[in-house]
Amino acid sequence: MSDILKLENQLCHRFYTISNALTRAYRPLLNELDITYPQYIVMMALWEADKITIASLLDKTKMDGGAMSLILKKLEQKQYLEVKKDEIDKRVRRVFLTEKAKAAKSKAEAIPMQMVCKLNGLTTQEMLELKHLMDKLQSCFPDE
Amino acid sequence: MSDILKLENQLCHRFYTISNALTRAYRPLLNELDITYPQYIVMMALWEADKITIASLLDKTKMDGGAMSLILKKLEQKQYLEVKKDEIDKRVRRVFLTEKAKAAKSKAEAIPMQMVCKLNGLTTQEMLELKHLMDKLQSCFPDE
DNA sequence: TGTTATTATTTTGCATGCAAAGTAAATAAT
DNA sequence: ATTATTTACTTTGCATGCAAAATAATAACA
Repeated sequence: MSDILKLENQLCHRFYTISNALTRAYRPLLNELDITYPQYIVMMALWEADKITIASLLDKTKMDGGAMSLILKKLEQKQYLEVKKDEIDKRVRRVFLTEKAKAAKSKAEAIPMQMVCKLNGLTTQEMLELKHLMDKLQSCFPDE
Repeated sequence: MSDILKLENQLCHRFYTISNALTRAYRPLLNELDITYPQYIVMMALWEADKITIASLLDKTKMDGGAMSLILKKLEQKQYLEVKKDEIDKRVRRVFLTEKAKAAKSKAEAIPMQMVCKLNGLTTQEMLELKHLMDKLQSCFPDE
């Protein structure tokens, strides 16, 4: 009779559900840029810090290394970036934004506001509180 | 110079990061049952309501229909359930838990507490507040 | 009744996410 | 200097997540 396993009592199922819903919600907004949500995460990391190493990109985005390899290839095909070997340490590869990517940044800057509009059930205060709690939750995980 | 696109300002990137971290954190806990996190979600839904239709299962879990088809096959292979055509409406299929699945429920009941222990950076109050805010956020999405 | 529309579910093709294995290059150790 | 180890990535195999197309069966309608 216990409710321990009920889905509505699981914090984790909420994360599962909302995270997937957000990815779906981004799709139409990212359509113009012709990229997926994970690809958008990589672009945001690069707009913030160009010419960084893949290791650094993995650290910023907290993405999977294997997935990153594929995503970088896709974004390279789409002419958003180039990956070049580091001259000093040839194990290291660095990611460089193209002019197309730099130009796309201004278009991308409209996206966060459009997303916030979709989430208009929450007040600004609640958004901040949510971010705060999630940062606290994030610190529960070792891989950080 | 705007910070609009910075990753640390994105609510969505937090969801992405934490949701993935949670799935990873579940793995060792689900190891004994030999199921993945999405499969665990399906099992939770079924422990709550056995013999339900696939449509109802999709509604409860908010999972993708295509993914559900595969997951049900996997769980059937693992002898956790059976899927049978509804006698009245032959389009409908219903999912039935096996004895093995019913027996596994008591093992599974230990899992939520183990997960809460991993998330000990948050107080019970903060957990509740987080759930509350996430329910409010969930209601922002049409597909509900 | 025959035809069309709708419903329930599966299949398909592409894009990750994850763990583990594999590779190449730089470091450390002997 | 040579071998062993570590580091930075990529590749591989499996399990989803997503949208769109395909199926099958029931319901609606002319």
